[in-house]
Amino acid sequence: MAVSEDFPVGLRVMVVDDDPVCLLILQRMLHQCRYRVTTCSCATQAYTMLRERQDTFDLVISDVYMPDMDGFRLLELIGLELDLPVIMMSANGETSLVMKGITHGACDYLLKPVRIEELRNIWQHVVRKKGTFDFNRDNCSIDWDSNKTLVEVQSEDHGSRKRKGNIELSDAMIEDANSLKKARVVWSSELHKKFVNAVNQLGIDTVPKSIMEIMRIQGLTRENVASHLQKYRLGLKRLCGIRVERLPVASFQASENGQCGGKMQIQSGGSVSASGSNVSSNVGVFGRSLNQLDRGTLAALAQLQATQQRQFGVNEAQQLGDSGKLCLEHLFAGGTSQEETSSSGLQRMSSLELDLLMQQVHQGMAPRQQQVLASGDLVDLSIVKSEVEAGGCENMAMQSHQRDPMPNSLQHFTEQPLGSHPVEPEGDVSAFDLSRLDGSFDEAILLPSPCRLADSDCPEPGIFTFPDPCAGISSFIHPSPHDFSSFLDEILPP
DNA sequence: ATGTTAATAT
DNA sequence: GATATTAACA
Repeated sequence: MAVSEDFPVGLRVMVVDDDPVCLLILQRMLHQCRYRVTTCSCATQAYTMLRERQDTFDLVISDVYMPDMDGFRLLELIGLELDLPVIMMSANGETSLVMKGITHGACDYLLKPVRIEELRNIWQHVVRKKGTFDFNRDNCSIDWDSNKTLVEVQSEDHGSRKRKGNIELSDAMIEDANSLKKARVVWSSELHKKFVNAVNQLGIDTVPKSIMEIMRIQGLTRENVASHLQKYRLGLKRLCGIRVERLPVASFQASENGQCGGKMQIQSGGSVSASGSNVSSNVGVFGRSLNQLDRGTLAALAQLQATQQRQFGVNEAQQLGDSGKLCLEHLFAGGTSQEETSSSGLQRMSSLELDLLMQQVHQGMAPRQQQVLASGDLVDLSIVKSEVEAGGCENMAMQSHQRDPMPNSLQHFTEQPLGSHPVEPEGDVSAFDLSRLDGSFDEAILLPSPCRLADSDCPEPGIFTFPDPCAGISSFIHPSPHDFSSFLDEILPP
């Protein structure tokens, strides 16, 4: 007997879950608790049913993830029209999800696999909500499977074992209803750390099995690792882009007194690439009258923002961060000589990595004489400038580079007039004089834009001279994703 | 049997 | 929409 004698019998429970197996197991367990159970594999149908047959249900248990209707949506609808306690249920126990459930009015949140002990007590939700409850009406519960056929169901726990696809439910299966589906592996940062460790030991070309063996995490299958490795590699690809292609290198040279302005030079790329196309850095500048930015630019910015958000999601950041450290190690492992840090040895870095690099610089871990800055999206000139002013670096080189494939948004910058004072590169990006900025700009963003060039078209070295004193430019936008996106929030129309 | 990639589920 | 899982294929 699953319940004691004085247990409130007969609670009418509606269970909604798209997974028929879950449904059956839940049903069985609920029957064991002497509840009357109605199952439904489809949220919309469940909703229809609940509405049409009001007063025939006391409680709803709904899955969160369902193809036809989000469990939260169902929860919302029920809360709106019916006054039923709803229990959410999901394999995902993420705090934010649970919170979402509670804030949307769920009275409980069950984590899959659901244990029968948890189900025994759910009647209390009904009592709590209604104040009292009469458990002795003789409404029969029904099953409504996805074929819209109504099937009478007895409150004993047999007879319901053949249904869709003849799913056989043995008692053994019920027993491991506790492990209702093996728990999904959640790649916590801790777990991921171990993963990255293993990969670093083995090299990036390693295989899932060896990683698994090194990690020594009980219950972690080869498939789990393979899957994660797949994601990891994809991430790396996005991060490093076209590492093999040769890139132009932009370098910034402070003026004599280090106070105002300097020169930016673009040199042709260092390493010879095997692939055909070449990517050059472009410098797009827009300034003060941001509210007068033309449509195309705004659209491009919005797109860029979306891209940034995509690329630097919470989980992704961890990954990028780890890779960033790798890059740093690689970058500085070989010593601090000028040759080592000159263009050919440069790693491409994202702005996140740039942050890391700057951290190291400020902690004195990185060489100061010739500090190499590299950024995927934007280069923070204010840092360069302050470093120069501090006299710490005589020669700061910035390698601008491009991820590939870069979102089309950036290409817009070369095609669209930029702001109310359009400052467009002349044809090719290889020659763009920042002195064309008149004194009216007070902000500037340097944006590398993709510009495909034939090998022979690699830009000739050109000098970009910063006007003195910096054409009135008083601040530069820091490229960190957060800053950048809040900057965009400011200038983009809601 | 194992690794990779693509599709599918949550 | 991101992630983990599964299926399919090499």
